[in-house]
Amino acid sequence: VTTAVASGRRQEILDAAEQLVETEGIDALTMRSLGAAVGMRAPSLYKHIHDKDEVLAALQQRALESMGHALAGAAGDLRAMGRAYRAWALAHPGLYELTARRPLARHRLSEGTEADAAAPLVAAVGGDEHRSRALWAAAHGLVDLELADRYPPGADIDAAWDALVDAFEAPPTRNR
Amino acid sequence: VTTAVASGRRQEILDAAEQLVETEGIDALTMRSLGAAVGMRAPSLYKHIHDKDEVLAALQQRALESMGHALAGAAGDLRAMGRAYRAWALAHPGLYELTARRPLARHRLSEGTEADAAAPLVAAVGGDEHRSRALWAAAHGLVDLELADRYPPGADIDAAWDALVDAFEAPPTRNR
DNA sequence: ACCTGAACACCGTTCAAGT
DNA sequence: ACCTGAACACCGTTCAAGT
Repeated sequence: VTTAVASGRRQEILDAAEQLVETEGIDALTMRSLGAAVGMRAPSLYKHIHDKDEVLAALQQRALESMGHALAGAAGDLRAMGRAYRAWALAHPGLYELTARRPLARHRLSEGTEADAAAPLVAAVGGDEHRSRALWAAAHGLVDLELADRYPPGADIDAAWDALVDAFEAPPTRNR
Repeated sequence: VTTAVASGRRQEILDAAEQLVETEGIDALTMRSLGAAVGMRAPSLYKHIHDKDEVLAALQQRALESMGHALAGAAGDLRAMGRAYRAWALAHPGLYELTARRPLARHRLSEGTEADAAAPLVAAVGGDEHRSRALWAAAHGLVDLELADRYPPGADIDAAWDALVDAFEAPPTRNR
């Protein structure tokens, strides 16, 4: 569990793992393929990393940071943030799946990584924690269904995003 | 690909598969465990079903129907439908994951299964296809994040659902 | 017609052994 | 200190063989 002093070899392994997920998809990341990518056999990997879960957690960390930057670049404009979120996910489907569809290894993430990624969204909906959570979940749901190919053929996904942003741009009513 | 005449043994296998997913989770459904549950070895299963994907597709079909009924029972009231959706998912986490987090084997589903499940939702948002799609995705996202344990500890998930319903109960504005 | 054991090509991981 | 091959307990699936 020691994060170690960035042993060089360890970084190589994580870089190779990220590239495997990006180019071949999440299922292509096996200990044997990862070993081959860095020029060793699978058992040798365990001298540099604890287990496969640690590799996955490291990729989650990287992906959260990358996505956080993409969102921050669109800060303030809800529609632009929606587009940025969707664009990042479609550009990095493997990493998105890793980050959004697996249990977060929260104890392995650096402090604040999660909050940093969410901050621009919270600001954009006026600081309402619950509204921002609902919007975040909705964005996740739209992307998730798209990546899982769950929309009926011919569905107008752009229009669904517009409908979402429209719903959340209206002033927060409490008509309960 | 012939659906066959409900050979009895085939139903037994699907029933056992459903129970395995419900009680032990999705990873506990292996061809070997499934064989054991119906009293045969894994290879013998292939005399009754084509492959594991066919079993999963059959469970998706059953789950979609069950969830559709749950939603129909709350038809008309958006807040009640949200509660029904969430309640169904939390009561059947294994089946929910199967149905909502895996690519739909659409070609294996009975005609109309998907549309039937979605119909009450479309009606509840006044027939707007895009709004209903956004709301459906949002509900999925909220449940998905909850099941994946992705909310920060202590998050008020009820309040997030309320925020979602509030946003979609406001009249559809087009302030673009 | 139905079920079997043996086998194949995979997994993640452990461990004794080599350098 | 680092890497190896062999092995273990798993996967889904195929297939020849038994009844």
